[in-house]
Amino acid sequence: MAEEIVSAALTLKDIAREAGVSLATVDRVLHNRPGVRPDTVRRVRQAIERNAFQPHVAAAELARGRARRLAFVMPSGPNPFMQQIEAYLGEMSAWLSARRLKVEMIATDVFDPSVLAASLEALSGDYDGVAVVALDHPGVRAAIDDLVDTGTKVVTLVSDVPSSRRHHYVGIDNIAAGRTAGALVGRLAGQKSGKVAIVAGSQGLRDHAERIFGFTQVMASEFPELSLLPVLEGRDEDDRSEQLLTRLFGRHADIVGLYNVGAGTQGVAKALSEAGRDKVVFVGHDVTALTRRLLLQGVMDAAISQNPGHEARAAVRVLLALARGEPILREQEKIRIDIVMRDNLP
Amino acid sequence: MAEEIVSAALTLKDIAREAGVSLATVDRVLHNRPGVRPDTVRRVRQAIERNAFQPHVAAAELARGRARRLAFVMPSGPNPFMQQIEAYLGEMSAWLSARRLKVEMIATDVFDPSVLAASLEALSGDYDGVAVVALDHPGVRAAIDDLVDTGTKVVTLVSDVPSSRRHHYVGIDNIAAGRTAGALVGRLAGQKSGKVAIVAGSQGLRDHAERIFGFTQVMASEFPELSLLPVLEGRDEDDRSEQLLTRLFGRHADIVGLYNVGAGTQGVAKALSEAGRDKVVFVGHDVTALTRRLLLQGVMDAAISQNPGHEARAAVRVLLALARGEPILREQEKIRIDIVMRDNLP
DNA sequence: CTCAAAATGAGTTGCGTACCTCAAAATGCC
DNA sequence: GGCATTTTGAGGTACGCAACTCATTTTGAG
Repeated sequence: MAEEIVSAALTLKDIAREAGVSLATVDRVLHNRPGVRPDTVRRVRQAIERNAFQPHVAAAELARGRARRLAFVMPSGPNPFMQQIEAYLGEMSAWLSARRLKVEMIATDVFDPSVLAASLEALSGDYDGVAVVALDHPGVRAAIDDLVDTGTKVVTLVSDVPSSRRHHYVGIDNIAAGRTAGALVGRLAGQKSGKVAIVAGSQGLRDHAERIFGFTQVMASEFPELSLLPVLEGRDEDDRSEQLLTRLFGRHADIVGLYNVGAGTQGVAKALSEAGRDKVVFVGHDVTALTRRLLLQGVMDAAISQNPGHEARAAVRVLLALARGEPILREQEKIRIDIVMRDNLP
Repeated sequence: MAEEIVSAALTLKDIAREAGVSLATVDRVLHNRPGVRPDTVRRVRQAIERNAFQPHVAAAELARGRARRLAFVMPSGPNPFMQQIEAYLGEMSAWLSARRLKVEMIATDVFDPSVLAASLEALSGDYDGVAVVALDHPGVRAAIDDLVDTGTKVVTLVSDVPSSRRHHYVGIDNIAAGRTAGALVGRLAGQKSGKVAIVAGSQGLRDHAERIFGFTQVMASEFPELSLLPVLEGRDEDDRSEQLLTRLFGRHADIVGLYNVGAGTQGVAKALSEAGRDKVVFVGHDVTALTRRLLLQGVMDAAISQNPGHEARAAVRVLLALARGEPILREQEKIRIDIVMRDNLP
């Protein structure tokens, strides 16, 4: 058999022999346990690298006994996007239990820094990994760093805290998302000149601010014939978004494009239809039951989407890989900016 | 601890006790081995379902000893898309070896049914799973079915053979891809009326034919102001595509859109630039080094992409899940139709 | 040189399953 | 009822690693 030559699947025992030490010492090095001379550590590490040794994941998992626990810290309240993430985690339950993984959802007020920080602190030590939809705030950052210090693996989900020492961010580049929205509004509006309205939840939210930044960037540089109206802050609420927009439509007859940065989509759509502005190019975010319907009806022209299922699964996989000390498949875990139009609705 | 109540992580031993049989019998049932009375099988199955028992993946993997072998049967010759798939498999190598998986690439002439069929037959018995870029032909179908009969798990990759008994198809819905291309050309062309050109490799290829079908469908129903020119068959070759297109441009001054269904993109772009048709809306497929450049330059307006990295990984995961008898995460393995424009280039 | 501390070796156990053997029990057939 | 056949039980081994104990050796400080 030619295959046998290729690789005989080394084990820890082989590494021990190679390095001229015992199994116990290899084990100590592998798990960064104390009591090994630096020189010996080096010899063992070399043997591992020389042979490109990879511990057998299955064996390691089986041997460690206790199940791994992961926590998802998510916003409380009825947020459809977050509900989707929960739903996808539910669909994974067989996959999770076959690997003896326990995933717990922890609802909290992620918009209150102190509450969020307290929730995170409370997890300390109990979990192998934590995924958190985080607000970028010093208190939250400190809480994340504390978690990391206790050995818990932390990924930020959807919204990042780049200044923290979180191990990974699972979510999209919101500036690029805004740019994409801008390109779509500009291109789909054709050569027409006119005004473009923007509705956001709040410019204080990091992701919204970044999207607006990207959007204006593209509009300014590539679509000079379109002028931007001041950003409306709808607080992601349907009613408020509708009122603000209706008032705006009353004042401007030549609106050709509309970018809805956050939620409140229902209100935006209502304002559009009641003002009879069917021809306005309407670009928003996320594929939900609502936006799906609006796309099919032709009310919305495109949705920028970050696949929530992918985010949920990526968060789990990344936390698991981190906990196991495996490399992360960056390409796989990267969340792409999906452009969803009627004909490629997932 | 409240958690202990939730689930004590059942093992086969627990199932055996529940069903009132020995471990050996449970094992026989689990692996469909003979020598168990139907009545007993039922009792064991019930115990398994009643407790929602899931075999511990790690333990199973460790116990079976021998590594799993997967084969990827891919077109020979310099196909950038296929090279990308290979590259992504390479990036997974650490992941693969940590799970003691061996993946082999097998290059063959996938466009010759008998050659492809022979290649497939040759794999019989040696592999746990096979991913194949398949031509839809009776001989190929038979070869696939034979493989399936020997217990090998088979997925079709990129191009499907729906009439075969393959376990799964990893690739996009090409009709929907064509529809998406149509919607993009139509929308990006603005309200302008004019003609739209189509360049394909060959209408005999299933995926190309399906894309054209979807494309024409959308154009006819939604953009009546645009008229389609007859499909040019460029055989996915740069030179030929360029010549055909250049001739077409000579005859029609009012071409506003262009859909390149397959490869030969270099030639298409050249024809466009040499004819000075910068304003023609150009939509094609796949993100390669070339199309990336064309998108950035503004020559191409959008690319319909099926993430090759995702396809490679999905094929591996699906084959693995099939071999282990695990459920497939359909949502995860579904290949999405990505719309890639300059600002959301991955 | 002496002694405590640090480093290392040798060994064991257990994780949950696959796969195997052999004997014992149950069953069906004549 | 006796027999062959089928079904079942009991038990063992192996997989590769984690995690531990305990004895032994080496090291460095005084």
